[in-house]
Amino acid sequence: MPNSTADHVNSPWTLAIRAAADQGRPRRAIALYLSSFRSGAAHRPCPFALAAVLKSVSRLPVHTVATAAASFHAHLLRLGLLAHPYPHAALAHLYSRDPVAARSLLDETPPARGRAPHSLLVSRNSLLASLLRSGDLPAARALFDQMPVRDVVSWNSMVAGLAKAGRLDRAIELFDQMPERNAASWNAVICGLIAHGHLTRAREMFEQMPVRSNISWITMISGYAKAGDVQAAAGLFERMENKNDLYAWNAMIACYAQNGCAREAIGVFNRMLKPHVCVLPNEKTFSSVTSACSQLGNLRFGLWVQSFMVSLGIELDDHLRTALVDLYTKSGQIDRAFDLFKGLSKRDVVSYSAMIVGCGMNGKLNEAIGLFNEMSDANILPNAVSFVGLLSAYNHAGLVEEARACFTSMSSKYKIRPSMEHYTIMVDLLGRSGKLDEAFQLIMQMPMQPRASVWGALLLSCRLHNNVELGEVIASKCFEQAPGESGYYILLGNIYASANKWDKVRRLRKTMKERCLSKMPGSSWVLAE
DNA sequence: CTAGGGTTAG
Repeated sequence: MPNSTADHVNSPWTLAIRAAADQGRPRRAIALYLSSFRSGAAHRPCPFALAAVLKSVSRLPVHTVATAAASFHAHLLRLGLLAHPYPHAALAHLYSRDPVAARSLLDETPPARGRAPHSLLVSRNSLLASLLRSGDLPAARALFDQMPVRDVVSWNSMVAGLAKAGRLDRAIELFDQMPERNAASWNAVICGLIAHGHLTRAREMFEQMPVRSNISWITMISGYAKAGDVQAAAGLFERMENKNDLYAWNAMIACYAQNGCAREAIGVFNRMLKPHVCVLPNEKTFSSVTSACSQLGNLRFGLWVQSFMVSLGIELDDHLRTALVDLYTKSGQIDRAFDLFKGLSKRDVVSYSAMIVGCGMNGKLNEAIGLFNEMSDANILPNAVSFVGLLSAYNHAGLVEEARACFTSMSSKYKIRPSMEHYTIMVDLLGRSGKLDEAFQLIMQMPMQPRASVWGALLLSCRLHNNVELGEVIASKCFEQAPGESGYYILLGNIYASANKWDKVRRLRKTMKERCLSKMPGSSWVLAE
């Protein structure tokens, strides 16, 4: 091993340590450094190797990071290498979760004689980012103003921080003052504009910027995705020349999956796997794809996706687990869903709601209530989806009183406005238990225009309880809302048939023929006749 | 050679 002071930068130890760090093997990088140090191979350890080691420390499990950071901090001090810009920056990055720690590191590293004013620039940029992440804009601004040297990264961080905090005017003002701009500068403003609902202005800047990076495209695509503008997102995606970017595919697949275009989501997924594209999916891709399978109820494809996932060695993170919980509960495999749910590293309102909805769908009332209470005990507030699950559990069990109480407390206690879905469940439950008038009243009280399916739930109840008069009224509402849907005609026909009103059945069939509606194969129409 | 701008679940 060479141990002359000039060679140690490119010594085999340094190369091995940096290689391990680059390959994402943090424990190996750290172990290699420790053995190089103990063996005395490097009388003066290489600062670049130390920077790589500190970077590796940041990839260790969170609880071990603080202790490791402190001991390497002391180690650097002892070696007289703390003020070296590279290990210093790596250490600053390690401390950047905690702005106080990052600040004290910089305070204890005073500007030494002969050191260039920019030598700790990267560390200061880290502290700046840390302050901005913690939301301390005044402190960030103060640091920015007193920095001896600022580069484009400092400016970008400041602009991004202001923009994300909604200080768009200040962000743009600063953006205009920048001595030099790169794609990230534009992206920072665009991202802020999108976050605060100025999608059109964001698009204008996007079209105006001189050079767009992939991040620019992806930021715009996901902006349109969140606004529900699938067309605009797809248009941009097709315009992208460099589609060799997993983030772009993930953004487009998520866009479709989140906006109810499950088939298109799977189409894009298939496209990214084609040999001429061949971008390997990750756990984020699979979260969206699993959600799409679940929306389609396509369990066969879902299972294929899962085996593909296993063959790629994809780890199940909490998002992916939650998507799988949803898929499995929809296919009635509630036990597998529960196993996945139990394996979550952290339960939140989304995962709880997925499991509660799954229990509701599968008639597991006690489990649904248990999960709801457990969630409350954990101080996680329920949301609209949690109540969809709970209400459908009560619906399944036919418990009218409990459902009514639940429906009421949703708005009074939890301040959640009932959606169409909640109303549909209540109408279905009230109707099935013979409270047809109450169900009708509830629909009339709805603050939104009832969809055909809400009336349809009540029409089904009219069929169950052979109520011709109300059935006719409800059916006309269904025809109004969904003129092309023959199912409601068939349902009304069944109501007439069960009351032996055959002339009305005949007239209805004639109307259907006139309106070019055919009866569905396998309907009970034939039996009724 | 670091630091800043991007993708996931009900």
